[in-house]
Amino acid sequence: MNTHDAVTILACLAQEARLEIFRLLVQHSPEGLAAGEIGKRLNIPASTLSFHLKELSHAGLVRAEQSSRFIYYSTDFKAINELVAYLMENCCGGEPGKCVPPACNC
Amino acid sequence: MNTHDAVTILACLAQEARLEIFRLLVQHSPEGLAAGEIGKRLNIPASTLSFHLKELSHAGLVRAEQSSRFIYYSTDFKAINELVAYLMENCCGGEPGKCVPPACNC
DNA sequence: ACATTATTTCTATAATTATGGAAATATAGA
DNA sequence: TCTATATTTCCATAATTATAGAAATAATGT
Repeated sequence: MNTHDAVTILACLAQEARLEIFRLLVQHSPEGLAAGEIGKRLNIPASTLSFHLKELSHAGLVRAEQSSRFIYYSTDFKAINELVAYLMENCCGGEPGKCVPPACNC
Repeated sequence: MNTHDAVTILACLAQEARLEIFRLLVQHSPEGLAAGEIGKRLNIPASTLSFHLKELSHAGLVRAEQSSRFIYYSTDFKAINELVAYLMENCCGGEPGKCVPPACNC
């Protein structure tokens, strides 16, 4: 993780629609949801949703898997865990055991 | 924590200069650093630095404390801990014990 | 091949945000 | 009060990003 990657991830989540998509997928881990189902639940037009899902994929926050005509999107926890660790790096002088546990062990 | 607050915090950190300021302050918790010292270390012009420090303060990510002519900025871990918890809310069906430890106990 | 459903790409418009110099404000010591 | 140092506010310019309709692409069943 470096500054550039961290900014990419943070910028990706710093948008209402994408943040809600991400949280919805966190709550439906590890199976994920089809794109259309996400759009229905969050009331996002298909083209807008597609744009945001691509951003989330590029940032490494979600994974896409095709299954017949549906594309299932699911959370990729690696990026978010690394981001939290990066933000807290050497926290408080690097005293061990206090900081930087992973956000999720899923 | 709600979507709006989370987006504010994420957008605040989704900027190279602010991310570096935040990380520098994390590494100098809990004492903090004077504004001028931050600018010197990260090579950021005073007016630009002031703009970014204000954004970080508004988002609740840092605290400012005046001490004679210096203003010491330090990390406020409350916002970042709440943000991580919000992102991971009901992770994996809400199975307890796996997710959402605080990012830092400082 | 055709029709249906799912998703993406293209496109123009609108809105937001970062930058840093110059001037203003604040604090403290001589 | 004068001077030096620290920080902020103001401002115009530049750059980035979100939106959603229309058209294009993809997959499946008839």
